[in-house]
Amino acid sequence: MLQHKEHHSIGELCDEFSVTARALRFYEDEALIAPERRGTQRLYTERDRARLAWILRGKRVGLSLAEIKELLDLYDIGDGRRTQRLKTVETCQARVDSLKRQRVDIDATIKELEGFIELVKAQDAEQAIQEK
Amino acid sequence: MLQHKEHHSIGELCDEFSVTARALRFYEDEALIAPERRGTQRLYTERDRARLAWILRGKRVGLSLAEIKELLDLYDIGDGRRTQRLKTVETCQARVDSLKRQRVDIDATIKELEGFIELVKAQDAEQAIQEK
DNA sequence: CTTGACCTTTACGGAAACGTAAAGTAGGGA
DNA sequence: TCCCTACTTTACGTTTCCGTAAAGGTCAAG
Repeated sequence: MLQHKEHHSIGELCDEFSVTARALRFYEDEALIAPERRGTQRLYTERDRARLAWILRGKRVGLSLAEIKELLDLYDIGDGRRTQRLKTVETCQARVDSLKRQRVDIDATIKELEGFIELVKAQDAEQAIQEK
Repeated sequence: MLQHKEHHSIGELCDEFSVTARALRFYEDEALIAPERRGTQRLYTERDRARLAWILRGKRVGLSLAEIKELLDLYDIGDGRRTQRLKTVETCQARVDSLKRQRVDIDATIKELEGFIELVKAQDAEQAIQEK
């Protein structure tokens, strides 16, 4: 099985995802990622890489690191007992609902901004005529 | 013309929008709203109310107060000269593009979470069978 | 062996968006 | 008149998410 590369250095991930090493170490402090070590160096596996992608996307959609951690933990535990799983499903569902509401807000904001853009463009055209 | 009510007190807006008075005063400090005064009391007009709604929605979609202020200012200025308007359109368009990308992230996150929910539910069903 | 690139930890700093305590004012009801 | 409620300002405190030195370890190249 041809893997892309078993391990990535911190610098490689920084380049790939455009984040600072400081941020990655911070995420590690906050227990969002836990790369292995070769001596003192961090070795990021594909799994860590995937988690990082998750983290960054979570951030972009407005989740706090704490919220992201909670969801990542749920992913990990996946195989707990039933009550655990029930709670997992509930938490995830709540987030999904929240994200859907957020999407409504985003759509509304886009619409409003685009409407405003058209209005300004119209004003512009009007002035262009008057200046003829 | 039957208006809903010419002026609102700070408490009324707090109740209506579920924000604290502290927040509203903060927005005022940051020049996002500028309610009139009757003596020392703040009087919020319908316009202020609309702006507040805008602010809160902006927040929900992840805009910073500074970004929100910039957009609100653009709304106000609407009637500047051409270069002004050009910049206005550009800024708004940039925000629209950013929001659209954000929506893509949201959709991806929703999809992933929903997939995970299904997976957990499936695990749950499996265990239910084994426990028979 | 020294240089340079890349990595490490520790720790203080800082913006954003308010919370919260303190202390005072304004107006209406009993 | 007294009191209660809603409002006010001032100002320091808090949380989140890192930035930014400071001070040094590691390892390959020259």
